[in-house]
Amino acid sequence: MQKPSIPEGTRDFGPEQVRKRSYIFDTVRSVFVKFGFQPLETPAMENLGTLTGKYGEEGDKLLFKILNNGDFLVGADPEALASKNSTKLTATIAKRGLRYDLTVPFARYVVMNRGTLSFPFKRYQIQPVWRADRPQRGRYREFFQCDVDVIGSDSLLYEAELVQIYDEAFANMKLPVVIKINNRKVLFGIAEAAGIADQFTNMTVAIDKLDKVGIEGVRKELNERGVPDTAIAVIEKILKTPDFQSLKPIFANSETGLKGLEELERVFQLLSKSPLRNELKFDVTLARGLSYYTGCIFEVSAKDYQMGSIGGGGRYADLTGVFGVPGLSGVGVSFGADRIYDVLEGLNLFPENISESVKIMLASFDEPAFEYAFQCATELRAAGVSVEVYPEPGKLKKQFEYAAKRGIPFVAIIGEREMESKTLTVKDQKSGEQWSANVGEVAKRLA
RNA sequence: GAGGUUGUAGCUCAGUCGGUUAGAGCGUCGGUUUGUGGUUCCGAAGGUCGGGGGUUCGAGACCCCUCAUCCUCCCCA
Repeated sequence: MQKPSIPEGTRDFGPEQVRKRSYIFDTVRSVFVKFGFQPLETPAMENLGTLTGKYGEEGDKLLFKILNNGDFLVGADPEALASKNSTKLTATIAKRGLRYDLTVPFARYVVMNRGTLSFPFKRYQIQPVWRADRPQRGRYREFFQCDVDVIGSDSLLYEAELVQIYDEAFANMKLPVVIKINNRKVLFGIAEAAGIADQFTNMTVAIDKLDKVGIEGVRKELNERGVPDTAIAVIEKILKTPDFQSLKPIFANSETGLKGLEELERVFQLLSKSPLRNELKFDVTLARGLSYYTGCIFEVSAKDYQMGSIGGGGRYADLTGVFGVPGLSGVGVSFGADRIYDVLEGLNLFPENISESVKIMLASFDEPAFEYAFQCATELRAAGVSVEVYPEPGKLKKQFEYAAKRGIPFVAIIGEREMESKTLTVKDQKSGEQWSANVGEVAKRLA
């Protein structure tokens, strides 16, 4: 016999969990719809070429590849096979992979359908993604993302609206969050001001860790990554500036840096007259790993709960360019549904009635009563009541226990008396109150 | 990719220095004499101690390998 198991980093979702997850999906979806976004779904697998090279070196390593069907070794590169060069070999034995996020498949879709879409094209997408990461707290190998993106406009209106979407969705879930915003152009401006434009990526990964390792740690990391001391001094000074306005003089010689500041200013200005319920904060250390971001970038974290970011996103000026259609600027954000789930669970923020599935259960004493119950159930359902019949007549104790365990709020008892009077005896499981009525009235009272 | 943690009943875990027939709580099932559950009482079922190898008169415990798990780093949602 074999002990059943599921792959590392994956989970089953029981009835309760699916219901809670749907609550998150429904909440964000209704906000997306309110802002005019349309639904889209794409396949779980993409051609590997679509995925590789979009997420940076680290991202490529975390792609799940799908082994070719049939005799895959026939097409394998013999040299790579002999020399055990996995990277090279993979390219010849796997031509498909599981999607790593929803943004890149979206860009692929837009390019393939550009003739029929009207721009700006706004879509939302709620689907699982897969990453071959090492699982740990708040990190899974299969997890759901809820993405909203708009492509085909570089208007900063959308940056502002995405902030509002984050704000409203989390407010609706009663989850206090901090929305952090930065701009990749600002980060580039820092690199230019420090005279290390060629070490841009090294710099961003180092300063991204500021809140984790402190200024000392950042200094050390920059040093290890070969950034000269003079440049480190400039970076440190910038990290200490309180707001983005005061970066202006420092960026005097960085056209890109100034452009980034201008963009941030515009977003804040648009939002200035529409109050947010959550905190929006400029954070110069926010970097974001995905290499396709070019403008504003966002990240959301829960205020009262220890968890990595529960959402992130940003502006990508030319993601469709790699698919042969340049000049389509896009911006979007993602909600990490599984982490949001963990946070809501940890803070006990799921609504209470979420586990209620069926309104009433019919219990019966004997075979005639059971058959009568079956008829009553049909009538109740016709009246729009969700109802369940206990599968066999008999002892009430058993039937009541089942109803209690399932969290069914009402139980109707059916025996000779009820059949004679053509009524149901209904018990409110919470209060213990009991009343009798005919089927029509019962349906009315439960509605 | 690197480091560590933990694997004993369906679940959460005890199990002393290596010593007889491996325990508890919760859950499950049955009963408490047949029209009322979430409370009490009684009873029962349920274990290849993750798997394989080794040391020993003797291994759940010690050693090696392996698989799984959770956590940390890297990176990320």
